[in-house]
Amino acid sequence: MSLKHAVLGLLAESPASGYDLMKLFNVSLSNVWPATQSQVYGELTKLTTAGLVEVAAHGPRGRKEYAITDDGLAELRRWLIEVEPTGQQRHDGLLRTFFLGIVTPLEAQTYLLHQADRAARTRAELEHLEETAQWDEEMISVYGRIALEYGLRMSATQEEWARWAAEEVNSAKARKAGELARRQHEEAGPQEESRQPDGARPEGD
Amino acid sequence: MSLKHAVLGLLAESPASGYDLMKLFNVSLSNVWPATQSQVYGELTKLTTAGLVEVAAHGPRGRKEYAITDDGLAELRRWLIEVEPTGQQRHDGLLRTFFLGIVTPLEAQTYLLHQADRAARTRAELEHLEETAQWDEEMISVYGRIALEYGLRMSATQEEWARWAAEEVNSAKARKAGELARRQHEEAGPQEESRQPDGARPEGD
DNA sequence: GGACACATGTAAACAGTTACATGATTCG
DNA sequence: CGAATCATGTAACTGTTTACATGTGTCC
Repeated sequence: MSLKHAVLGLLAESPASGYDLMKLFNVSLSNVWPATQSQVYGELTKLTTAGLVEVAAHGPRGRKEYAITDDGLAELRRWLIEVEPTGQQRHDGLLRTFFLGIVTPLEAQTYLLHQADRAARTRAELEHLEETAQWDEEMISVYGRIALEYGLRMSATQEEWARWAAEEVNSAKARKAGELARRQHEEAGPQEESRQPDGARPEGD
Repeated sequence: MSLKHAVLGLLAESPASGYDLMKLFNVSLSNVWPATQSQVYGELTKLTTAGLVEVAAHGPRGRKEYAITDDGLAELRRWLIEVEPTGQQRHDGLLRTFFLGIVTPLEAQTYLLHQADRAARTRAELEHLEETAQWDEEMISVYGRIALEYGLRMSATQEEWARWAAEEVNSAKARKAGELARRQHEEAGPQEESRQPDGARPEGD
């Protein structure tokens, strides 16, 4: 439901063609609200019909330059202030984490450390972006910086978490090894009943 | 594409009906991979056709208990280890942040502080979950805890960021007020050029 | 004139949401 | 027997992705 508002938001800054918007989506919004070319062109048509944007000028090669209307600006304001954000959504990295029990602890650790590296790389990219972007004095740059800072902090937290998690798997591994040793010790004293042949239990605890 | 793997992952733990799976989705996976009832039933049909799950038992009221097959387990393993997670996706809260320039600084601050509160509430809920959940010694609980910790750390970072961001808007507001004052002063006494009045500079470090 | 960037669109497939529809069993 | 819970499914709609299709200026 928010591709609409992403387009309105970009047009609120300055008029643009579908082609221009695509570049903006790919550069500034790629990490926040990715969109494809067909989506953008379709959305512009819908927004024009709804009266939230209008074709302000025609250029060469059939270029249509869109501008936000007063209705569009009102809708954007309403969305910003009155509509509750939906909070985090699907997260397939975390979904994997949930199911790491079905692979070996070593594989799980490899996965987690790999995730740590990915987060570190993301962070490095954002830092690079921070250095190279020209931060003029526009309002947009104040909030662009703030959004960037979000990414920096989140990727840092993500990296720390993944390294911590890999350590945690280590501890669980050690705990399990300890249990196994204890059980083998009990087996050594042969007076007990109903042994489990090889420590691999089919069910339960 | 990962609803499939969410279902496989849950069935890898233990066989379940569509109805059972819905409960699991609503309880354990709601923050990670939400799914609706019609999605789950549809997915089970597809997975059965693909041979990744099978109907292991029929119960009363037309209950079909599904179990993961060897092919399903292999697919789940492959996804866990070989397929790169897609990294963060659409984030409508952050999208709003990008466009906060079109509302007043005061409204922007209100929004950011509201976000901080939401993050704090989320964190409190997760802490409650951590205390009330029964953490048995199953593999799943090791990774369930790790996933929960992710949520705790992320919501903490999010809250800190939002409070920092609100402060940042304050500074920008002050900077702007400073500029305005300087400009008015220049208009009053036209002979001097470009002083830095109060330590608030528009650019650089 | 050929390559490249500019520029717009459509169609098919897949993923996800909301609403509706229906029936069986259990428990008080 | 009536309500709650168990249990499965379908239909219509919205959003997203991928692939295709086409044409126009500009620069070397």
